[in-house]
Order: sequence, then C-alpha cells, then structure tokens
Amino acid sequence: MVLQKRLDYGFNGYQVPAMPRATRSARRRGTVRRRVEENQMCAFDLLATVAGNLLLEKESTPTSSNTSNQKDKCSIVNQDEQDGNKTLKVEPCDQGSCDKNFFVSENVSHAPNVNHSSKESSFPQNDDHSGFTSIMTTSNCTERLVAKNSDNGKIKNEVGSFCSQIEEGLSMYRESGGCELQGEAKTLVKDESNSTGKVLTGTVPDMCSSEYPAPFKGKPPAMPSSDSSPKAPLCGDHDPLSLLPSHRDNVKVVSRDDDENSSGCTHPSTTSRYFKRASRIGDRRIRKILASKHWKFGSKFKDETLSNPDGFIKPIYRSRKDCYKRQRAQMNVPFKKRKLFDHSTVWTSDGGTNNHGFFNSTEKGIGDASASCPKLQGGTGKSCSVSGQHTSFQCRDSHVKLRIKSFRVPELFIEIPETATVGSLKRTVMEAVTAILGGGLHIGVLLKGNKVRDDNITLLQSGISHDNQLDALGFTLEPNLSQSPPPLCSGDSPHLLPGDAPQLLARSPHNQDIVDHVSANVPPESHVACLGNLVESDHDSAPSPTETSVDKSTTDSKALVPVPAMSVEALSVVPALRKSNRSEIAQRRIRRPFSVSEVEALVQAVEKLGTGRWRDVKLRAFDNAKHRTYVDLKDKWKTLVHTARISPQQRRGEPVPQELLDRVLCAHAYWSQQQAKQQLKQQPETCLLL
DNA sequence: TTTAGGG
DNA sequence: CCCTAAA
Repeated sequence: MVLQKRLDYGFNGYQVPAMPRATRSARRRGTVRRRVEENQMCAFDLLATVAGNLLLEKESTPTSSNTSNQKDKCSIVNQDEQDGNKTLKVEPCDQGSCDKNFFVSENVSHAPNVNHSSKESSFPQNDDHSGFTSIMTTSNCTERLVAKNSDNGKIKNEVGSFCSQIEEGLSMYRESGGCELQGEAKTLVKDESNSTGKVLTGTVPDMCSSEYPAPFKGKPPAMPSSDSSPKAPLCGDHDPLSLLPSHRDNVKVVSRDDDENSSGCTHPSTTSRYFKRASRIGDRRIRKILASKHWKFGSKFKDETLSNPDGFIKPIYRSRKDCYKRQRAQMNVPFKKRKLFDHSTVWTSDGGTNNHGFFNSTEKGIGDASASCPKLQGGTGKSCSVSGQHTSFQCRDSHVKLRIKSFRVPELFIEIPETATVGSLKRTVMEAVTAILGGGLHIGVLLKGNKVRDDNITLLQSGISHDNQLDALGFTLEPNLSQSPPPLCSGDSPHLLPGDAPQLLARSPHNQDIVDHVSANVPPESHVACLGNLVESDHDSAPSPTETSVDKSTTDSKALVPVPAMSVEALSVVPALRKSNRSEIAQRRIRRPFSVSEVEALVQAVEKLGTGRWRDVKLRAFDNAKHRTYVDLKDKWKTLVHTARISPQQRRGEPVPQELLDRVLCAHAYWSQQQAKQQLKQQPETCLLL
C-alpha cells in the first residue's frame, strides 16, 4: 500500500504583531509551544523542502488481504512500535522515491530530549537571594545533527544508527563544552558545574534568627543536610567525538540557549505554570521589550549570514543571550519582574542578514495545533484541517491511495517589527514553520472531523477505506508533544542528564549558580548559532527516571543543534529519540516526593513564617526549587500535618523523622492558635464597627 | 497572583 | 498533585 501525500504547508494564520491572549489554557499551549520551540531548529532544511513540495509517502507492505490484521500497516501515524511499514517518508515531490526520506514517523521522532535532571542538593535557605541562587540548569539541549549530502541532494538515510549516535555524541558537548563538527571545533558552552558547583547542604543561618516565633525560639532548627546528592553516573556521556557523525558535509550547529535559567530566579509557580506564564510572559516580553529593543542588538547581527558551501543558505540563530544579557544588565529586576524574562519564547532570528525578525510561536498557535485537533470533534478544525483528496481508491486490492493536497500548519503567530524587512519576515515565518516541523510532528488523522486516535485499527476498520469516507479524511500536522522521558539514569545530578542533548550552558547544579549564557562564547561568525531557548531548570532532586513530564522536556532544552542542510537524518534522528505517544499536552506533573531535607526546610520555614504565607515560604526555603510551588508547599504541609497525626504504621513513603513531624504538629498548633487569635481580635473589631 | 480547600 | 473559588 502506498500512500502518497503531498504536503503543502499552509499557514493557518499568522499574525504580525498580534499576540494572543493569555488564558489559563495558556499553560498547555505554552507547553506545546515550548516544545515546538525547543525543537525548532530542527529542520531547516526540511523547511526548504517543505517550502517546495513535500511528498509524504507512506509505504507499507501491502497487505494482501483486506482483513489484514496488521494494524500497524494501516496506521498512518506510527506508534511506538517500530514498524518499518509505518514510516512516513517525506520526499520531494519530484522524486517519487528517492533516498531522501524524511521520517516523520513518530517512531523516529522522539526528540532526543534530554532530561534534565537537576538536583538541588539542599535548599538554600538563604534568605533571599543573596548568595546564590539556585539554579539548575539543566539545559536540555535539543540537538540535532543533520547530515546533508550535498551531492545531488541525496541524503543518506542513516537513521537507525545515527540516532543513537547523535544522542551520545551530543552528550559530549556537555562534558567537553565544545563540539566539533566537521573539523570545526567550537566551544559552545562550558560546563562549569564542576568548578562552581558547590553543594549547599547546610542550614540557613538565619533560620534561627529572632524572627522565629517565640515558641520556637528555643529550638533552633537544625538542618541536617541530608540531601547530599549522590552523583549519578553520567549517563550518556560517552566519548562523544567518536560518536559524532563525521560524514556530514554541512553541519549547521545551532545552539539555543535558554536564558531562563540564567536569570537564576526561581519562580514560585509550578513548572507547568511556568510554561504558561512563560509563554505569556514571553509574548509580552517580546512584544514590549523586543519590539522596542530588539533591534538595538539587531544591527549587531546584521552581518552575520551564513551560507553553506553548497549554496544552501542557513539561517543562523543567534542566541538571545546577547539580548538578554543586555536587558538584564540594564535592569535589575526584582524577583517578580524577572520572571518575565523567563521562558521567553522569542529568539531573534537573523536569518542571515537581518535579525530583526522575531518569531514567536504563541502558545495558542502551537497549542492549537496539537490541542485543537483533538477537540475538533465536530469537524475539522480550522487549523487542523487538511485538505485531502484521494486520487484513487481501490478497494479491490485493499490499497488506499490518498493524495494530500496540503497540510495546514497550525496557527502561527509571528511578531515582527515594522522595520523588519520582508526578507526577514519570510525567514521568520520559515523559522516558525521549521520550528513546528522540527518539533517532531505527529500526523493526525481526521475522519469526518473526528480524530482517529487508535493507530492500530486498520483503515478498513476505521472506515477510511470506504470510498465515501475519503472526502471526509483529513490529516493534521501536530506538534509532537510527547516528551522524552529521561533516561533511566535518574541521576540527581544535573550533569547526568543521560540522554540529553549536550548541555551548552554551564551549570552548576549544586550551588545553583546562575548560569549565564555561555553561548556568548560562540563566535558570531561561527556556524554555530545560538537560539535562545530558555531552559528552565528545575533542579529538583527528584530522581524521576520515568519522568516524562512535559514541563521538563519543554523546558529543558538548550540546545546545540547542528543542522545540516536537508538531511534526513535530522528529522529522523531527532524525532526518533523522542518518546511518543503522549499527545496530551498538559500532563500531570510528575510526582516528586519531598525529601527529608525538603521537609526540613519546609518545616523550618513554616515555623518561622507560619502557615498561610506560602509564597513567602516558597521564596524563603524553596526559591531554588522551581518545581515546588507555593501550592505544593501548602499541600505538603497539609499532608505533613496529616502524617504527623497518624500512626507511623500508616505512613507511607519515605519516612519522615519523627522529630520533624513533631515540629510540624507543634508549628501547626502554634500557628493555628495565632490564626485563631487573629480572628478573635478581628471579630470584636468588626462588631464594633458594625 | 495567592490563599485556602476540596478532589 | 490538580483544580478553583475567593480574595
């Protein structure tokens, strides 16, 4: 069975300067967007191809019988199962079957995301900010190496082995801090973790200060630093160089750095919320800040144009770092405000000569892409609709032939300064599209407006094979939301991000230093471009090997992405590593049990601040732990109180020292009393007033 | 955005 | 942890 699909990527819409809202759902969208952004670099080349005409061809082994039980074969979207048959190949139209195969299949499309692991060794309980901030940084880099064979445009399909290679190869970046591609070694980032990483395991001195309510003064909380984080073996660190693909003629290395971490500020909100906020913020930021400022630096990059030897023009992604640095330098923004800078989704794209263009895929746009489709049950969604036609349908041989006239790209929102050139606009759009494409696309199948979710049913079973249904058949491109679960190495230490892409940013996980942009090191003229992608580090000590949180994947991406022109590998590789199937955009955050040290910190903070001031508690004791929101802390306190009241036998999970539980009860009682007193005081007052 | 609580 | 009403 051969399905030939021609893909025309159309924009569902893009807006120039319009920035969509920020709704609660932004969180999800933000996440999605983030993901997209994360991977954006991915397929530049693909983009080019897309711009032209793409043929999506699916070749599946023909099933001789209609009753083929081989479900997979019928599914257009692949699943996890690696079935060669399910692979979608994107090929240039003119070549019906050449070796250029872009694998779009999900199987392959797992981006090598990295996990990030972060670890906070302890809660820095510094009072506030001064000393160190925590940050973890993990940058996840999404990296892609794409090899291009310039000859004849033939691309070698080396996906299988390549994927693994890449991942490993990338890891090297992290360690060495430099990558060498094609004989060019560029230092992208230095991993400073070793040098700067100090583990803070102590108690915060001030905790014992007089602030502590009288009742507790007597017992200054001792902070056991139980948290020493064992360093897990670095997974994925292998001899990178050897693994790096050497055959690529042209490798484009793009590094994206997220500066989120660099700011070093922690956000009180949940990670997922971060995204939401981030995206929103990002927009705002883009709108407001970039609009006015970006071109300050914009000019700076003007001259940077990179073109491949073979005449391929490669857009260079500059790191936003520069921009951000300036901004930061200019403003000493208070904690809350600084948040705004986090997760900015904007990166300056100077595709060569102009860098005025900023591309921002808003949550909505991207989010819709992925999210809306499923919702489109009534009919094909605007953004998701794909005009598809079947050129022919042959029941007899049980082959379904489809011709997809065009694919619609989910909404793209682009903001670009008025002063930007048309060329930059084009590039910006291109980048936006690339970002989406590079994000590891999923193909959605819509039948009469309903999304066909079950990939295992046959076309026959789904009804797609019915002639009359073909008109109702639609395909959608969906951002790949799936997260790549961190490798099994659940190292607490950030260094360990096993499967991760090389982390470009210097991280000092333990001391949680602020990571500054390392990307600065990258010479402008180098082919290494940095895309600014903010990395959200959550250095949580939570070892969650199985973690697949969206947040993480989205957040962590810092990447150095070598993107060779038109390489199949890029697509196949990147996506391949990615975990799939989680199309759910918003996933429940992974569970991260509080460690004893965290509990300690929490108890200490609550003893001091009382209940009801969770934000302060967060700031005080968990400022570095981005993944602990004040809500989380509040919830934890709730459970702690509960735990303290029940018998030890009934308790589950990591045992909390009785001493701590006692303090919990004590503090809880104390503050409850205080609260009651407060109310009593107020009662009379109100009465008097009345 | 935070708090406070229920789920 | 999530979700939300309230503030």
